[in-house]
Amino acid sequence: MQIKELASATGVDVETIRYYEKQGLLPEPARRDNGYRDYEGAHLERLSFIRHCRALDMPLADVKRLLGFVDDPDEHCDDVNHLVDDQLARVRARLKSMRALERQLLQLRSRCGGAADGQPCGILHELVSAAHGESCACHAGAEAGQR
Amino acid sequence: MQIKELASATGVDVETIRYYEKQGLLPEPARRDNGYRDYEGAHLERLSFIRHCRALDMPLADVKRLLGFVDDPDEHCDDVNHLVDDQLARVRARLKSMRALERQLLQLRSRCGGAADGQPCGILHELVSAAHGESCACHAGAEAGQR
DNA sequence: GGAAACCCTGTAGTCGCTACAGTGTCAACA
DNA sequence: TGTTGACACTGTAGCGACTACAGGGTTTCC
Repeated sequence: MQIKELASATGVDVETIRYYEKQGLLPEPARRDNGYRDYEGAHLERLSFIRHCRALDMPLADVKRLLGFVDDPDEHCDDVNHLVDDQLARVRARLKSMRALERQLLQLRSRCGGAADGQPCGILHELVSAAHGESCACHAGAEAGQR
Repeated sequence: MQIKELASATGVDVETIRYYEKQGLLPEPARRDNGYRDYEGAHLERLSFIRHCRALDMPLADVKRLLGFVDDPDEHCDDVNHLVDDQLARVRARLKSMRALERQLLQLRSRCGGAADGQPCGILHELVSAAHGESCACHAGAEAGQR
């Protein structure tokens, strides 16, 4: 299987496949006489596995560890659970801060009076006020937990 | 005002302040004889403005545009609204995909049977199954919209 | 024989910082 | 006066996970 076929079979970009190989996530395939990579079923499986983990937004380092667990037939339930729990915690933390962000943006958005009354844009006014240290509608009380 | 003072007044890292200057978000301050940067009130305001926008997770390019609107006294309500709306849309899209992610991770997490019955870890099994193209619990139906 | 589509390697760019390395300056204290 | 420590400066490299080239070779099809 050429790299393009693997790419379209998995939905992973050709450049990304080579990148995964360079990062040690995907084993180096055999090469044809012309130097082209020649993939087999195992590569497709492994790449699907990676893609699946990435769809869960796991960092590549974690995916690499998981792959190690897959290769090694020992028991690793605790490790795997821990890894998934960590990921869940990360996702939840980001969810929380994104919800706060949404609220803040909505409040900011509502500040625009349309400038029909000759006043400057309420949104800019709000942001400038905030810069003056005045309390602002969008950040009243709640701080968005940033990354 | 030295850079350290500006940093502690705004809560922005010293290196980040220099970075903003290099990126053209913060105007170059006057220099003392020894070459040290010498900031004034206007810099503090502008930096607070930037920080506020960043707390709303706006990309620096957008912050730069907003600063342009602030400097220019013309009417820009539509542009500003558009910018904020875009940001809101981005945040909402990510919220949606993160919620899906949370669901998927929870389902995956529930697959672990503890391996007490001699079976391999259910989580790994699930991920490997997915790699085989079988339907998986965690991704049944729903695709997480990735960035 | 020529064009299009594929393949290769290697490097640089993305974003928003962050962390150095290597050097200079200043204030306080012994 | 010497020394320590905190601050300042510039410039470059690193992070993560790709993405986009540049500059070349190969294969396939008309």
